[in-house]
Amino acid sequence: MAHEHSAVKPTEAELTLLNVLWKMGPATVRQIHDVVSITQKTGYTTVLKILQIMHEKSLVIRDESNRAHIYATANSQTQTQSSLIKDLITKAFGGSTSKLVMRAIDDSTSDEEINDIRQLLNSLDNK
Amino acid sequence: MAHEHSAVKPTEAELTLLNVLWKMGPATVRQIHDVVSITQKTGYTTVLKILQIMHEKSLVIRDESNRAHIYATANSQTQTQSSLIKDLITKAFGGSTSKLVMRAIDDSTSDEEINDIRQLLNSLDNK
DNA sequence: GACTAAATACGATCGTATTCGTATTTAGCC
DNA sequence: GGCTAAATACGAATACGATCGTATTTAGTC
Repeated sequence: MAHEHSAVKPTEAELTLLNVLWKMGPATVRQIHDVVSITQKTGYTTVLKILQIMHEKSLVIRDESNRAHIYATANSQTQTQSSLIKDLITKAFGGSTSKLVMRAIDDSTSDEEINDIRQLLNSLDNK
Repeated sequence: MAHEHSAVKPTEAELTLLNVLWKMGPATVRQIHDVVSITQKTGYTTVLKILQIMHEKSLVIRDESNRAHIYATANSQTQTQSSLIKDLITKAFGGSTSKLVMRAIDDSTSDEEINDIRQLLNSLDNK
């Protein structure tokens, strides 16, 4: 039951809103817009429109029982990340996960990142 | 001198052509189209047009000394892969490389991939 | 030097993403 | 029950990517 249907790939603007929802949890358009507005100058109706489109695409679900609809992500962050990674591996790494991992590791700059990855690999050995 | 200017992110169609060029080396539109045609039903002038746009964007360089121009990638495959990974990490992993690596590893299905990654990590320890 | 085959250049069309202005709906309040 | 504030719905404008038809250029051949 790992993947239901490899959900639709979100666009860039959609991904921005998904990130907000994953962090905040279910929220109204106003709440989402307030957060987005901190870093971007996006109009309220723009956010609304994108959420409506995402709803059509089933990228989000919404509770319409109140006047202000409450939106929530339809897929987990993990599922979406997996979907995006898979897409990149296919299109830019000839389908090889290890090539992507190698590249990501090679590019790592901070010691902290490298330590995190080391620990990750250690825990992998215990499987 | 690792990165010159974090080159423009190629679109999907552009990435397809870049993949061909990285594999074939410098080639004419006809040669590129012949290869692309194996897997896709894309018209000759479509391939030509995309290459012209890529040239404008400096994603490719071209030798115009002959009638049939010869196109070549402007950036290495590695540079481009790094750029695409970085973009994904920023937009979908909160800037955390280790999160992306973890997700990629968790998603790995084949034993072969997992072995490749293990070896990768071993060689990492020797640094 | 004109003809022809094959290349490039140009521009129009279509689809989708993004943006936002305006119209409409809704629910509480006096 | 009408007024108002705030929400949603709708549709138009813009931008860009992808596609391809047609026009033009080019270089060799007779």
